[in-house]
Amino acid sequence: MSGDVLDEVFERVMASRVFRDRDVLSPDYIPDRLPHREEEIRSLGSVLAQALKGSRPSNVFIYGLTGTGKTAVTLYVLRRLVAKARSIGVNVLYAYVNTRQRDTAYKVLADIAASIGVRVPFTGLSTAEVYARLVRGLVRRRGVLIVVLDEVDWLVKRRGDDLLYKLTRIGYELPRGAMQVSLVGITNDVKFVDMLDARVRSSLGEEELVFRPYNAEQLEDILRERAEKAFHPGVLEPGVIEYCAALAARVHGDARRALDLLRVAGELAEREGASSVSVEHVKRAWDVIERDRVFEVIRSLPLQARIVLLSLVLLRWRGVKSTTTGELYNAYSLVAERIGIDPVTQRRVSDIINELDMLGVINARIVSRGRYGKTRIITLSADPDTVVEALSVDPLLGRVLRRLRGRG
DNA sequence: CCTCCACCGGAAAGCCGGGTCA
DNA sequence: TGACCCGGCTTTCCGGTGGAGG
Repeated sequence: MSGDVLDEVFERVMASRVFRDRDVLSPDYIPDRLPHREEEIRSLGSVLAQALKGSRPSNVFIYGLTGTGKTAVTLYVLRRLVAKARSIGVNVLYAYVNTRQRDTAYKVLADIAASIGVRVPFTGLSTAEVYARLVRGLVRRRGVLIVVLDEVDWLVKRRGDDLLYKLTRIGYELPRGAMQVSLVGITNDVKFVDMLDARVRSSLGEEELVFRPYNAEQLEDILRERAEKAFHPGVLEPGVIEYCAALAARVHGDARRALDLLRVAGELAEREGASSVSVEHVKRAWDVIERDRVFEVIRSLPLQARIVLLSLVLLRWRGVKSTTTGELYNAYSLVAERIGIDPVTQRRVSDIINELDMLGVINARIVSRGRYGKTRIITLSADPDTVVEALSVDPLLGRVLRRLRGRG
């Protein structure tokens, strides 16, 4: 019976000789200690501590590449701050908004409103109305609200800095005694400041913090500390932590990547009933993660972007390993025509190429070839077989790929 | 040193399917 | 119900631009 099969699976997982507490390795887990970020914790803490005295802390701007602990440090400090405030009877709240996921002014404002208990509908209101409701909510409350805008560069790139501007001066719209608002902006784009209006820049950057990437040794410390809680003793074979750290250090010291690697490696080991995690598991984990990422990226791609990507694959099958915007556009037009879909303009494809590049599935770099114009040189950066597989999830594109596989 | 190619990328605006509000 | 608003995707228009070749 299938019940027996499941029982067996359940037993195996429960009796896991690998994980003691897998969640410790999840990206959302905020540990009680953040190794090699003591300095950052102190800096951020000393700025935000103003809130404990009931006054508005300076706005803070935090830079640093992905996986350098920006979000973890911020949430860590805020949770401690809120707890402290509660214990001394001061009202301090925070709103955490990741503007990559919540990438419109409307959603951001709705989230901030929700953090002080003001509910707004998903859609339908004007942004101005949401803002007005937020302001009314703040007027009715006291204390300090700290608004964290994570990956704020996404919002500004797509929507401009209007919202940021409004938020930096929300205080001027509030009467004395209303809840005060501080902003913490987090970005991994170093050139981001250039995109900001001078007024926003100076206001948001009252305080600035830079998070340096971890080096391999520091990553090892982080991994070791987490591994101790996450795994049973002696489960990790020698060299596993070092290997994870080295791989992640190669991509600019990304701790999240390192932790993912370790977690997935553990999962692989567990699933096959192994009693220890080996370097081999880590290697396979790397491939699994990359594969999942490509699938996820392609799954959420609009149709035209998928056709552009498919065209790039087709060119590759013909032996063309790198193309230009113009060539790719021609190939794309033919493909679209052939499957009965109106092609979009080259201007649009140009944006799609940029999007695919940012998502890390292709590589597009602008070059000037003098007499022969300025264009992008485009190559597929993800594994071609994985891309084909992921594109084939769509029946229409799958048919095209099967029909053309292997020939020019 | 200048030209001029093959694009780049900003700005504005339109369309569409989804939603709210009174 | 109709007026209004949203985000996502797209078009139209157009002012740049790095550098090989003249």
